[in-house]
Amino acid sequence: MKEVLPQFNSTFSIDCVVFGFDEGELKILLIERNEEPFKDWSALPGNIVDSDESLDQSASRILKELTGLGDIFMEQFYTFGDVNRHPQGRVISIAYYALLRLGGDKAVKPISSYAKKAFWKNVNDLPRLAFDHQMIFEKGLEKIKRRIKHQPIAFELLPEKFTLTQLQNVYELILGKKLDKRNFRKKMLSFGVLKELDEKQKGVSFRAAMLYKFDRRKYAKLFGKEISF
Amino acid sequence: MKEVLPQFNSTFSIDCVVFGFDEGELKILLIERNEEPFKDWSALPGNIVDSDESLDQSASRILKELTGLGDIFMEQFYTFGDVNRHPQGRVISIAYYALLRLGGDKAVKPISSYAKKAFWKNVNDLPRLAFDHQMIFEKGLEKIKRRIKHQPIAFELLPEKFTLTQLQNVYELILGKKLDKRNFRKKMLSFGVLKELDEKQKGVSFRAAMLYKFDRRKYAKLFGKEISF
DNA sequence: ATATAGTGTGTATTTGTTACACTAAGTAAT
DNA sequence: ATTACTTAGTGTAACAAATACACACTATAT
Repeated sequence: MKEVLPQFNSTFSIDCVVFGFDEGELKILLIERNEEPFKDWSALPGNIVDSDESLDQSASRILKELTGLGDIFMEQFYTFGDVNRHPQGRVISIAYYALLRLGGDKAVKPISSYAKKAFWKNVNDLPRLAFDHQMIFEKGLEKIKRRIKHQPIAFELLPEKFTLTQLQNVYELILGKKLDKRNFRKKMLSFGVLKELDEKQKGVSFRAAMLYKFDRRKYAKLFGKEISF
Repeated sequence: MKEVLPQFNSTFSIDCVVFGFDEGELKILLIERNEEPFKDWSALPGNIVDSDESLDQSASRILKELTGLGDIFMEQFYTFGDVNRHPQGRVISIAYYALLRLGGDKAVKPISSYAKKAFWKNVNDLPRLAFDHQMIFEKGLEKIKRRIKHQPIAFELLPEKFTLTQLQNVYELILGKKLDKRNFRKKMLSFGVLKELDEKQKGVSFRAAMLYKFDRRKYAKLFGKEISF
């Protein structure tokens, strides 16, 4: 404990809305809190920002601690700062969303002291969340809905090789509506950022679909030309 | 001074990118600092968030102190939190942009202690700015560029009654490119959110243009249907 | 009356969006 | 081998939106 200027009596935390695509469902990562306030409640993963890390670094760290994964697509989307959002003092929260490739079965770790466990939950079936985390989640979902219409972030949720149908599913889940298969393919392929591989889906009990890869190089060139659905 | 938890050794401020449209130019509001650090430098208007105000309230207060105006269109757009962005400690900054109607000659007040004066400056001719304010400005400009393409925020920069040419000018300045007059009008009018008045421009030495008003009621109905330029 | 400066209007072309239904390929069961 | 099943993959016509483009009108000043 040390003396500080009175105006320094405040702190800031990061909260993450981590989206994952699993078994045809759009899910987010939640933790069960092991500390007061809101002990035993579900909450978004988050933590206090350390004094020697930037906001982006802090967000990466939190996700790394929770999933063991680095190099994850993350973006800051809003800062929540209502006076009473935290019962123990003035804590504002800088919110990030992240898109995670599941599937390679990167196990989510039960972590550090403040959380008992971490788990995935369908976005349409969330429990009551601690603090103002419901609001943070909603704003995060709204943001990626908007984002996916203009930039191809959907790839971040899929494994490296994917089928067009899988990609379409991701779009449909995020946008919350059905898309026409032919129109979707026509448009998606017309952007020229997908590379068709010489490889087909395996282990399915029906006609196997072609696999595609996202071509980051071509995308980088095309950046600025916006995409819309 | 009182004792606080060690992690509370940090604070947060608001910085505002305040856009104004004046004499055919797009300008932002700057202050000249009267305090260390960066004494005598130009900077974006900003201040420490009080312990009993939300972020939005704080942003409004700062603008009110500076301009005497309330009810200004403002929106939070990003939070800047690099470790060393403030030389005297860990200070993150929540950035807002604001759009201001000039013209009724709402004088900008030289204000409180931390600023010697406030002044407008063309966005294409900015001085060197304190802290990371150049970056904040750039991100703010980028945001309103994106925003204006989808929602009709341009009205916020104009007086209540305006001509279509004035509106087009605002779009051109923000987007940084010329637009076709006929196409602009066609599109703008097709949204149905402009009301033509029975009134013409006065005091010009050429054919006077019709005046229009923005119809907030109709706009509210239409919200969700996005606009694009 | 004339020069000037900005207002206001229409159409054709191209581009993008939507709606819509069948055949092809592979697997599994018999 | 045949059949049933399930998903993959494909084209076109109708419609809507975006773009490119040029001239006559009106108010004022001299």
